[in-house]
Amino acid sequence: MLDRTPPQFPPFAVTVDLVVLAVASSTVQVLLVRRDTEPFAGQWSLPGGFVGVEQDLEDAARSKLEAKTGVALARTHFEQLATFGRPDRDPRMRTVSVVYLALVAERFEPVVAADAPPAAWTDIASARARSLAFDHDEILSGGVARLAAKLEYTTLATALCPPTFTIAVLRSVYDTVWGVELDPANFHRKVMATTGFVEPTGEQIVAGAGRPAKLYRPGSAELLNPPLQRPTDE
Amino acid sequence: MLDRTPPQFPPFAVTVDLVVLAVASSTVQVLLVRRDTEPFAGQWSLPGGFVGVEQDLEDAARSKLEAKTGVALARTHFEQLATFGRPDRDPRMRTVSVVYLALVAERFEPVVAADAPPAAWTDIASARARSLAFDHDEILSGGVARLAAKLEYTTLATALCPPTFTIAVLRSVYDTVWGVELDPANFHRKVMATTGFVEPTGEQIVAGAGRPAKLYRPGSAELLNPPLQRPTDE
DNA sequence: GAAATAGTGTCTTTGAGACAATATATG
DNA sequence: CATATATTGTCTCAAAGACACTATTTC
Repeated sequence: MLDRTPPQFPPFAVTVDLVVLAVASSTVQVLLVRRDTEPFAGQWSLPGGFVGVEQDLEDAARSKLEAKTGVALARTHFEQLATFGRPDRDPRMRTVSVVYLALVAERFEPVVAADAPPAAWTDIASARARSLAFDHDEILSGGVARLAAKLEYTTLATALCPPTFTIAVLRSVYDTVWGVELDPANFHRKVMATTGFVEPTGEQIVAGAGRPAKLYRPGSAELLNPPLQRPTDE
Repeated sequence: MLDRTPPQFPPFAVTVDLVVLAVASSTVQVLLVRRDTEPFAGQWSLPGGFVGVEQDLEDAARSKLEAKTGVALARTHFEQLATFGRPDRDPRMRTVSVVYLALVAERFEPVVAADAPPAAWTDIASARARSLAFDHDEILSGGVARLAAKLEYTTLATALCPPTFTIAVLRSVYDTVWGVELDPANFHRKVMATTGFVEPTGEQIVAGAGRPAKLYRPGSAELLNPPLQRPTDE
């Protein structure tokens, strides 16, 4: 019975797309690639591509990121964001895109292979101003919203920091993603009170002006309990 | 340029599967169907099926639920849960399943069409005891976890209550999903303090023993601010 | 009246937020 | 010393949780 003819089913194309986010210069930055083929040739889009027949979805997403950008993914947070499959989202064929959210510590320089389309970091305000290919504007918004929400109750902000960082750097991640200015004193105390959020390296930063700050690395905790409250903007 | 031949891509089967949850008899219940064809014939699985070529994903999920169970979906909460696509998850072919979470107010009696496989409500403990077809055990766990998490910061618990309900009924949803016993007094105050969580109907319940409780219907708010804290079990 | 459930009052503790004060660097 | 940033102290307010108490019904 097992080797009988499979039932009829409509064939779909399945792709993975990536929302790769970093924080730099007080902006949230997203990695975009310029399309060199139709549809949407010349427009910017999220990196992605077709999934192989024997390829796992997350593996596919990871390898797209590596292939298109040459980045080492050691310190990259990866999670599934959502799946987009409106029948008209790709004019060529029926396509379902499984989207992954990746958070990287630093803006690595995208390695542009000779035959690959150019990739570039763009702050999200500019990314929204250009309109992206397919339904990628909507996908990008979803990715940024997910990040903002998760900063409240997870330690993910450390994934957007260099391997070692000061509390001020960690705070700047929150300030940038949330578009607020958290109180440095209260933020410091809150982070210190949450066991496993960060752990001290014993080092200090080489400092410009002001008292030098201690350096920390990410702790073992993944969830913040109690969460870090996002200020309500009224 | 737009009408040129589409590039080669591996054909996938795309399905939608449903985690349909209700609360009854102090248990979380899930709607399961018994498979009558291979693979996994005779085992229980989540309801679902193939997506049509021109069908939107969520539309497909809704119509599967209607077709398989004959339920009116007016008061049903629907949201995308996650997508599962391990290459070996379906022995017949490469299949990607987009899973939706549905929350229903009451256990409607599943309408079993003459040619349709039988469907039945099962409490999640029993569902986990039987092992479900495909990777549906894992999917079910994900759905229940999503529900438990969302009760904290959304008003979704009202979607699991009848059209009008008492505060005690609403509390029993929290108690059941979280596996705790919240303090009736504090819960009452908390719900009342959150504008838009519930609104009074002016009616009272016909009561068994004890002081009759006021009846409420769901309010307009979707988010709880501040959230309802889930007790930490230490 | 006894029992049961609904709903209110009150006290304690925890944590968020405002902001003053102290610490340690540079120029 | 002036300035800048880091870090700590202190006070106030909001909300969670424990639990005593009151309200309104059935038996």
